[in-house]
Amino acid sequence: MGAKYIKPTESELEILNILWEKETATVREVHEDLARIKDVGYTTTLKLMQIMHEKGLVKRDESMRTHIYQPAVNRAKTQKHLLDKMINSLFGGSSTQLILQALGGGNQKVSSEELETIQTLINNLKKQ
Amino acid sequence: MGAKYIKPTESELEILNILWEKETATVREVHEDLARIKDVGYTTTLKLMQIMHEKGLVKRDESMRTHIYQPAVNRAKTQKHLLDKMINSLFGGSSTQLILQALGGGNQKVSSEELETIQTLINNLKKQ
DNA sequence: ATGCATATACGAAATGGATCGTATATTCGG
DNA sequence: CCGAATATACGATCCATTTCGTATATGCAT
Repeated sequence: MGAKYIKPTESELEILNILWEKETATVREVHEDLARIKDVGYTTTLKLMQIMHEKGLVKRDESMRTHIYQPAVNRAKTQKHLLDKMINSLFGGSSTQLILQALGGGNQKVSSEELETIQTLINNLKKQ
Repeated sequence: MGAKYIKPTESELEILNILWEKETATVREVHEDLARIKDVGYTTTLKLMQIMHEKGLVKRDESMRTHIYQPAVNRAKTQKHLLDKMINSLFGGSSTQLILQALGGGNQKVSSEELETIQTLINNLKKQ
């Protein structure tokens, strides 16, 4: 059934994040965003995006000289896949353990309003 | 100050999980657990554990012919490191987004009792 | 004692990912 | 029209990780 899931590498994820934000972008645009947080050459970014295209992680419009790229994988689905992977490999399959770690973890990471948001969701889930 | 954090690879994490459960184990014991979920040779497991020893991810007692291994890194701390990494690289730094994804995610993954547990923790956090 | 099972050590190939140099094509200003 | 700027394509290198073959030591049963 489901098309085979392709696991993005770390670098690919950085690029996907940019594309998810921008919806659409050229290699240069992606590269300029990337260069702000990472010291990397243009052709490296290009090569990565070419590989991502081969893998089917991104789509591109080649009708113009400057290709226009787009994510080909859904952000939420990708998050879910990787999250599930982490839950299994690091939290013994218990998403609750992961949530507790993310909530507590020693230092306060979640604001009061966010706690409300989470609580609301939990209440909805309990009603089912 | 803080000792430098060593990021375990995927395979190393699988082994650490086994060691965290067993507290203490020989290479063969680890390998037998591993072989149940993965098709891999004994010497591969051995080599990995030797490398992990070099990196300081595990300790071992070499006083007997059959070495006894132990995790050298804390489970919760390792979880926290990798979780933080994922929050930053995949959820734009928002642990709330990750929690919502883990809670919702389409299918019910968390039981009612677990929801209670989480809710209790949230209530405690809100009181601070 | 001899041989079989089992242990560690070690080297080396295979793989995958990241990086970049260089070649080549296209566009555009002057 | 020409050259600089900018684009893609592609190959090669580098590095970490994974995998396994083989050597060697040790313990044990007969």
